Amino acid sequence: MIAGELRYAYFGTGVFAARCLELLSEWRMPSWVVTSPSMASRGRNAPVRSPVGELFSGGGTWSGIPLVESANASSDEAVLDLNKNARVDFAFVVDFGQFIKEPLLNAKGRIGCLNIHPSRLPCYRGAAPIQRALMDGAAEIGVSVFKLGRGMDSGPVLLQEKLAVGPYEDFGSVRERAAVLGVEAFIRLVSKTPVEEWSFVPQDDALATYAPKISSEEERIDWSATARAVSDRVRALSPRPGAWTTLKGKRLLVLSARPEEGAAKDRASPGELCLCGGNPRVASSDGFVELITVQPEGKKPQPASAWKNGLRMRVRECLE
RNA sequence: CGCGGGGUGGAGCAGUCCGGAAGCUCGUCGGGCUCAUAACCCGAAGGUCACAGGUUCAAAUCCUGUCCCCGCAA
Repeated sequence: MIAGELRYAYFGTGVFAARCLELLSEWRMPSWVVTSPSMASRGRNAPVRSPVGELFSGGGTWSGIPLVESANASSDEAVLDLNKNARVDFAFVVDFGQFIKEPLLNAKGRIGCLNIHPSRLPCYRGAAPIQRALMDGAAEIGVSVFKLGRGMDSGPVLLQEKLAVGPYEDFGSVRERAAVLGVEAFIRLVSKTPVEEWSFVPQDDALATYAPKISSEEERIDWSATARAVSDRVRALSPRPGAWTTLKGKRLLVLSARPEEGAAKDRASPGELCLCGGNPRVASSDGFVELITVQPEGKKPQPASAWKNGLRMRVRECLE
């Protein structure tokens, strides 16, 4: 029996986690927060905090909330200390990047650890559900709130929502909408239904599919794929980390691209760059892909047309 | 002190090694040609070459220091 206002701890690291936390905090502030530690940074610049840690940099309402940066939360003394002494009714573990083990996983007297996962479980379990779904060209994804169990993303589901995805929508946009949808659904539930009446529905493991983290090689564009596949990959990885290709040995991130409308008029081999007209176009196996936003190595993102203007190119070039 | 790229009119870039009058592709504004145009032609505006010192008759360019942006790797 949970008495009084629900209190929760929050474990999260990435952008999705930060956004969900931000939205949850409009409902209620977390009692304490754990995030993965700052990642090594470039050169002599100051270390970069995780997106969740970054929320605390602004101060404001966050300044009073305990924050622990830990690479191994389940055995970190500061975390265990909070877990023991700062009472909460449940924990959210969202986009955290670490497995949660005992004693955090099933602390007694608690509801458990809830996860907001941007897929319709049991599909796309794992680290990169939205990206994988977009790469697969999915027209609809979902958001699930479930209780952490033993296997990865395999616990019983508390609620689930569907989310239609636009044909040119990118990862960043879907992620944002998924966070809003998931958190709003949770808040709706928690404000209508007493905790005792929450029902958790087991997943059907036989139907499970997996969405593992995306490797650097998978971020590379294969121009011999179809125009649709190329653009799906581009939007699945935009705005970060970005799909990439190379021109004359230098890396070029492609942040926005579309399959060209209509039938291909010109013949070109995959990867060939065509600079006539407005935006530059690149040949794929079945037509051209129009580049819309690109980011050359060492530069900022820029409109592909601007990139084209700066290219001093007379001969035909190929992206690889 | 992980490796590396970059800061040049509003945008994207050349020029820097080998100091010697600010250039290219666009954009903007004006004019022309067109039934018409994002096409073409003519013209114009717009830059303390990131900042600060130094060398020099002369610095975007060479030397020293600083600030800022970004890719890779983690």
